[in-house]
Amino acid sequence: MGRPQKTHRTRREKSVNTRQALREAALELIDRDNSFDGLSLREITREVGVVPTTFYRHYPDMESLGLELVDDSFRTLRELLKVARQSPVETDDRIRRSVETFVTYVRANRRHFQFLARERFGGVAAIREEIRTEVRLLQSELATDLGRFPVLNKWSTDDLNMMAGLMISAMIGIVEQVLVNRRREHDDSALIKVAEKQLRLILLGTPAWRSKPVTD
Amino acid sequence: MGRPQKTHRTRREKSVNTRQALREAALELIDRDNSFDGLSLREITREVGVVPTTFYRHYPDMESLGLELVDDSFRTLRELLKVARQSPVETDDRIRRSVETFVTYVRANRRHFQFLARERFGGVAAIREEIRTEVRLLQSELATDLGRFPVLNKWSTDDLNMMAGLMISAMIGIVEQVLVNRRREHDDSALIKVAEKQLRLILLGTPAWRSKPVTD
DNA sequence: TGTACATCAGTGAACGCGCGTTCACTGATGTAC
DNA sequence: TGTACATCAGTGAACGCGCGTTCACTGATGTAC
Repeated sequence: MGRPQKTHRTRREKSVNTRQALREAALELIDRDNSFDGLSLREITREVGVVPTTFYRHYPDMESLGLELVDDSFRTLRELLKVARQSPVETDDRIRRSVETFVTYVRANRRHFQFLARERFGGVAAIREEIRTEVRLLQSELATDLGRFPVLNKWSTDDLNMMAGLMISAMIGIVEQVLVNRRREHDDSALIKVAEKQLRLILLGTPAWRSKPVTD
Repeated sequence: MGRPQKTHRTRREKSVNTRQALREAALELIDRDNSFDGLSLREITREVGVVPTTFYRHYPDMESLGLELVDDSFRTLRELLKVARQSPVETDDRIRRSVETFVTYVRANRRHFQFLARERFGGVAAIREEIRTEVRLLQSELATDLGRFPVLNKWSTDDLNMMAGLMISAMIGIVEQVLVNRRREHDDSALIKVAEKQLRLILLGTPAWRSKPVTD
């Protein structure tokens, strides 16, 4: 009423909101039941409460929306990892706390992770490839990070990548477990303990590494 | 012509074949492009070369067919593992050879694994749950097997399960890599080396296990 | 500040299409006598 | 061995439905003067 600057932008804001609402409706519907390529344009617009043709004002087709969902999902994940990377290094229970943070984060963003898990091998090739590219990127970043640790700074790039791949496989396994139970209040402590142990077991192997494998 | 016993059964055989052909067509179409719930009954019957209504002579709905595909996929996998379990124990390069066998097997049965990978988080709840149940079963069997090794026979059931879970996560990661490259003649040797190293790294950690984690 | 014009998000009718499912049918095979 | 009947996999027409996409439209907001 008395806010000219705000009402000034109402129309544009609404359009931005619709665009975002379309993505959120897609996430919601995927989480609720379907896979992305079992999802119809009309379902999405119906969920948002606009007419089907409005969809085309924002995306040329479903695939574009899907690719943007991949970007959304990884953008937030990258932010988490960036913060984690900058946090004070090497407290005693660093592993435990990292796992806790990660699991909490997955639960807070379950629809994004649900989407990634479902579409990583889903029916739309372009989306699969985009996800795969991002995961590979994450893996090589993790490999670089690992190389900075004293125990690992003599390792070859290949071996660092191998270890990063194993850690990511383990974490994907954990993500899957988190997703199985959809309740937000679910007690994840058992899950966190197992994940922590798995990472610890991997790390325990590192001092002994190359004692034998280096010969073949 | 001169084989009465065989022509005797032609009709029945044909029906068995159609039933199987429906499942194979579904696998083929899923491998080619779609996810299961983006797949239509008509596509499947079209692929087989029968009229859509024929489908109902064999399955009440698509979900039943999907569940049978899960059974098919795990039945063959179980057979592989059974053979592996009975094979002569403890040769020096046991890990390497197990990984080789496994990767070769995944390639030979890629459509089944493609199906499992795609539907493990796919849009059909009943199928997801069936797959999850089977994987959990596999994990507990592996945990039992692990407990028979000298290094591990003092481990708690929880810890054996933790380790089995980690190994399965690693192998699922490997399966995914195999599936990315669809060519049957693809050279998997690099992949096999990485998988072997990952398992070796896990095993290297086992002697040191419990030196510290047991206290918390 | 006021007016005239451009932009563009959202509308609603309409289209042709492939879908799952029903139904009554056909005709080959299996079974009883 | 021959005949009469039951079974049942596969057929083909028909149905109503939700789909993606087109089109000309409306009307609020932003911009130029």
